[in-house]
Amino acid sequence: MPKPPPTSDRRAELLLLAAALFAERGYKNTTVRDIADAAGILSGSLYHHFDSKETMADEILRTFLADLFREYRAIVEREGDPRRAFEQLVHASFQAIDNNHSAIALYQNEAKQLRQSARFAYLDDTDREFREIWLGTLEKGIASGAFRADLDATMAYRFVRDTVWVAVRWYVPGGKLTAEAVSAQYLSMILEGFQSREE
Amino acid sequence: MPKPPPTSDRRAELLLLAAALFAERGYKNTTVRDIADAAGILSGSLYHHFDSKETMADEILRTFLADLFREYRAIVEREGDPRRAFEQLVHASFQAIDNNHSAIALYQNEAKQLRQSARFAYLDDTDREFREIWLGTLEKGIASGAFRADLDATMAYRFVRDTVWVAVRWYVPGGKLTAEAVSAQYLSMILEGFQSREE
Amino acid sequence: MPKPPPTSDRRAELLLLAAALFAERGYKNTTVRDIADAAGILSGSLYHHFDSKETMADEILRTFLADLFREYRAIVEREGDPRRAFEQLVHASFQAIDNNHSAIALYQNEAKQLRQSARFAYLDDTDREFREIWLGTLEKGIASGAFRADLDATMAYRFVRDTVWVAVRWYVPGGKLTAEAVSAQYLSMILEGFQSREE
Amino acid sequence: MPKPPPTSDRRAELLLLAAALFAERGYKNTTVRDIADAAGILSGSLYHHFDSKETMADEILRTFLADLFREYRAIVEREGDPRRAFEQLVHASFQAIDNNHSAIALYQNEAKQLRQSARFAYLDDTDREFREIWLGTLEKGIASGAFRADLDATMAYRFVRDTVWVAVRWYVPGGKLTAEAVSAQYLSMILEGFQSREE
DNA sequence: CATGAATGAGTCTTCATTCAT
DNA sequence: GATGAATGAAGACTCATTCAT
Repeated sequence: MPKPPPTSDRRAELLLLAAALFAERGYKNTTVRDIADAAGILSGSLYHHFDSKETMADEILRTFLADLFREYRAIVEREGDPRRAFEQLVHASFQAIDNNHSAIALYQNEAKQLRQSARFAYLDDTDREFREIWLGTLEKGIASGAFRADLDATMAYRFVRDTVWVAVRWYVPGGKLTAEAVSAQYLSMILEGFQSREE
Repeated sequence: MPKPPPTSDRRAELLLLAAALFAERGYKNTTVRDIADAAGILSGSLYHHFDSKETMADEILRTFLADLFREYRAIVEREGDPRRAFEQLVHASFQAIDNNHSAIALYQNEAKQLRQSARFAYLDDTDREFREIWLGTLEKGIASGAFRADLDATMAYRFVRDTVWVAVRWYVPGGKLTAEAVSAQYLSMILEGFQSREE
Repeated sequence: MPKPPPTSDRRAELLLLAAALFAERGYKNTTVRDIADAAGILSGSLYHHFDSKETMADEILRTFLADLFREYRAIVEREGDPRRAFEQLVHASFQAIDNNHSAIALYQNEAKQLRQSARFAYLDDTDREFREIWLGTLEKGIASGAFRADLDATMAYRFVRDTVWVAVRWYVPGGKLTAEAVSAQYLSMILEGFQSREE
Repeated sequence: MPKPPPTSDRRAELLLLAAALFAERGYKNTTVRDIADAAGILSGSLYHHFDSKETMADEILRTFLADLFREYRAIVEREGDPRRAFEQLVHASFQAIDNNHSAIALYQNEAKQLRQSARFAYLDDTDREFREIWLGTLEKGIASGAFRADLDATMAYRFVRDTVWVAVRWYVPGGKLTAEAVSAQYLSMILEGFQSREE
């Protein structure tokens, strides 16, 4: 009989279950007991690992955001060309949807409510940095001539942000459509538009 | 002393309050007492008008959806040109965000959970018709040459759908930005793309 | 268009409806609104006729009990022969089940609970008189040699009381079995017993 | 310091309390808090053991009915002589009133209402088997000449059924009158009748 | 680490009753 | 007499959390 895995693994395992449930049913609709049931333990036992339901959500979000921003920052630091930076941001985002599906769904669906609690105030910072990265890239692209000069950068930022992240609602990790493919399609639509070029 | 409004107005009034709260705090996070408080009555008194919290959400959604589809259908029936139909659909959608902000927020944020209950099964039909209208218009546009031949219609449909509706999260009815203006900007971005035309 | 009937008739009408519902669903399970619905009015409107739900039950019971005891007293006063008095009491009781079915059901099923409220304290007097009448008749019958000398009068009293009144649970007024017929059968069983006479 | 009883005992303990209250005050009149108070815990804590008030009633009834029918079946299978079978059925019934007083009171008083809910539909089966056992025994007794040939078996069945069970209303377990004694008295009355034998 | 029992605050809902119109 | 809106008290049930074992 193999020994149970060390503590920290168990935590991660539980967080994965929790994230999946939060994503699927919503944070409020997921009870601590749901999570415990999924883990095959009693609800009270969860409190040996986490001191509250909020803590679980917190940890899920922090982990995901740390990962995402590490990537984002690497991209904008490494990539001088705004158009290519943009493409890589989009790509990294869809990759994240693929890898951290539950966490992103949680973020998308619950951030607004969670943010109201002091504990999640850091989500405001997150938004700010998020905005800086994307908006900065778009503005550089406009300045460099890569993007249309008449583009309203703020509006474009919202547009892209929403478009990319909302995909978490329909994208199925491990499904037929790879993150790669979706990313390419999105870029093509966003960059070139729907309209056929009348030459 | 102004006369109190007739009966049915009271219902509508309460639904408006409920919708605003559902939109702001989420369905689950809004208590029946929150709604009653907002209306200045006791929570039990709400049950004089509605037989459950669910009924309120139901009525809010049905009313909004009926309105929206009336418009959508009128557009696709009236407008032969797919490009113009598309523009009008986008326009009507932003107009709806302006007029029915709370209901749309409720729909966007809670439909997934509500749909699980038999009572809201009709949301599946709604989705189907929604898809038919938008996808049909996009496909006609591709066929007519208005839209790029290499456009993946299904993907484009998702793209537009998400893009348009998610705007409910940041659009402020009665704010500086009119629905008209946002609609125009969106169309410009979607149709022409971000990329500057290299002529 | 005929005028609506005068007040007191309306009261009686409402009491009939209430009694039927109390009997069918139980007192606690019948809401004031159920009664109002049955009468085709709103629940608040009932309070023009009765000042409480309790009042309705009270009135139903009092009316029935007054009727019943009027008959009971007449029988024991009129009829000298205990055996014939007994038969007439049984008969009158089944007749009452036929005529006041709802009221008796209410009495049978709810008296125990209602009695706890001071308002229904008179039910204790009722029981006492009830007991005197039946037990008296049985004892006279034993003394006169009409009933078995070794009969435990108290036990016999309980036996008859229960036997007769519980019939309200299955007796259907206006059904195939008349009160007359049931009464005769009961008497035959009670008086002669199940056992075949081994002569 | 005595150890607290094992788990399943706690359930049984709570059911006993609940049954007593249901029997005493009626199902509807007994609040979940009443039960919890009687157990010295908070009302919400009851839900650790039972998932609803209905479940408690259900479990109480099922347990009692299973016990009773086990006995009934044993009697009719074992005892060939209808007269003796009849006596034993009566005896077992009064014994049950002694042992399961609360459950029987609950059954007597609330079955009619509970039966309306699908959850308690099995009570119809119970009634059917109940009827088969008693009616069968009576009919065999009539055929064998043990009971009067002119006895209306169906009516006699109702008569006995009601007579026996209604005793739950006045029989006090542990009182002066033993189940044994009551049973004997009842049998004497039912079998021989009130009437003195005119030899 | 986990169990099982319990807490306590809160949620939706019910319902008898009141009252201005 | 009746309506329609509301009250207020209570009821069943939920759930995050605690804690002795």
